[in-house]
Amino acid sequence: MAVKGGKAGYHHGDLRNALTEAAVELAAEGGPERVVLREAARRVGVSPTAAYRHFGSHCDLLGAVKERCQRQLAASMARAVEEGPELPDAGEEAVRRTVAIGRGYVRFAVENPGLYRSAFSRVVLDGAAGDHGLVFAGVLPPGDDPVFRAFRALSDTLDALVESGRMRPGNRAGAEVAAWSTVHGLSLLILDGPLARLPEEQRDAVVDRSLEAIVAGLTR
Amino acid sequence: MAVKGGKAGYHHGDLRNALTEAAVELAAEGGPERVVLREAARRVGVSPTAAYRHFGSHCDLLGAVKERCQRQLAASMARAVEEGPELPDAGEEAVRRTVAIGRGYVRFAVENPGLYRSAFSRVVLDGAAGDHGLVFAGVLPPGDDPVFRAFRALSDTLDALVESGRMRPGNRAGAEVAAWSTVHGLSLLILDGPLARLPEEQRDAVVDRSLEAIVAGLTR
DNA sequence: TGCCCGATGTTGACAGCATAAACATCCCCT
DNA sequence: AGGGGATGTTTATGCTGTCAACATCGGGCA
Repeated sequence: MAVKGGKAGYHHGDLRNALTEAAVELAAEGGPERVVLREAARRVGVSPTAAYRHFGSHCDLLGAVKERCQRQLAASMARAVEEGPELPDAGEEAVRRTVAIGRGYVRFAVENPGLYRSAFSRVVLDGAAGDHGLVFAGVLPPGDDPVFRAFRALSDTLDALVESGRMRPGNRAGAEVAAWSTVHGLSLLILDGPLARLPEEQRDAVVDRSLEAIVAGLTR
Repeated sequence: MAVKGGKAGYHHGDLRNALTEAAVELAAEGGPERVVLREAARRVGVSPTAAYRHFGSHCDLLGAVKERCQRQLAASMARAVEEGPELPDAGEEAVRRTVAIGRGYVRFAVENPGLYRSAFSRVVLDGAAGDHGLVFAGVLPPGDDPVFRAFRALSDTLDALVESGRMRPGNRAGAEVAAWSTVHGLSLLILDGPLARLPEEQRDAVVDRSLEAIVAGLTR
């Protein structure tokens, strides 16, 4: 059956999903530490331990939340690229895309602090090797997981920087990491770190400046 | 009295400090989420609620831990600068220092994951404005707090880059943030993020590459 | 000198959390 | 038709942070 219209009876029908959604809502409200199994169950209107039919543990639930948050982050990055006008010059277009991806990244963090923190929350899932750990190493894992799509978009953009002559081929290796590090650090310094109280205007300025710096460093 | 030699009686004498140290130890073992008030009290050999004579809440304790961790991080940065040989050329020396600071930063994170995460753990302390929030904004708060000292060291180094002609004055603004963001993001991607499983060798490579990139971007 | 009061530490209690075991209900498949 | 696995509930345990009431110590005033 799954998700029939009427009132749910003894069996919910789509509990795993419902719990995950409630948990994501909690994450949005207060970050990963507010993702509480019992509260999620309460919101769905189900007994606390019902969750254990769908999640091995609290960490498992958090893992599901984390994945959804990563997806949303990836979507924000993709959207930011679409927003701007495509530039005729290949090099300028590659630069525009790179900066847009970074801006989309930071913007998501600023607009969804709880979700962003959840996307990078440390989660020790017993299902050992399950998580896509080493996204980086030169080779990307295949699959059209939105997270990988976003990462691939960055990767492709950097390739375009090389092809258009904006980046020297020798600088290409490790460029993803450098770019990602900068926007990630920027986001966290703004959310929880010393930049937390910066007024919006100055915040935008330092974001722009940092993006400019890292892109300059890569395209030199 | 404070810290008399012999066995402590009913009154501990230095409980606040002892609790903080035990809590830092916990943080070293498992990050901020393992900083548990009751466990710290247990380790010190005191009743759970005794802590409330010295800390307003669990968050207060975590705040104390956080401060100590920040100090240790700052010390690691300073040490990294001292380690290398001073270069004769002012410009090269400024670059060396900048890179060394970054390397010391990341090294501390890699060698002390729990402490590093604790240093940036989100902590909502009711004593509102207490925390040195806006470290940045062009002006540094005065005082010789080790954290500020470390930050000032970075700031001075960047100034030196300008004075030696390595950095154009127009690029100076916001440079601290860009540099800090990169090393911070790098550290976290390595600790909890997609770079977690990178073998040490490759990890060092991407760190070097990222530092190179951001310094290049700033000194262009 | 003595003693009294505030600082410090303890006991006991409560609510909320993750989690496990035993039990109840439903619905699909034979 | 009905049996059995999947799904949900009840109950219980031990952990956590935190409060209130009580105990003890020790320094400063008489």
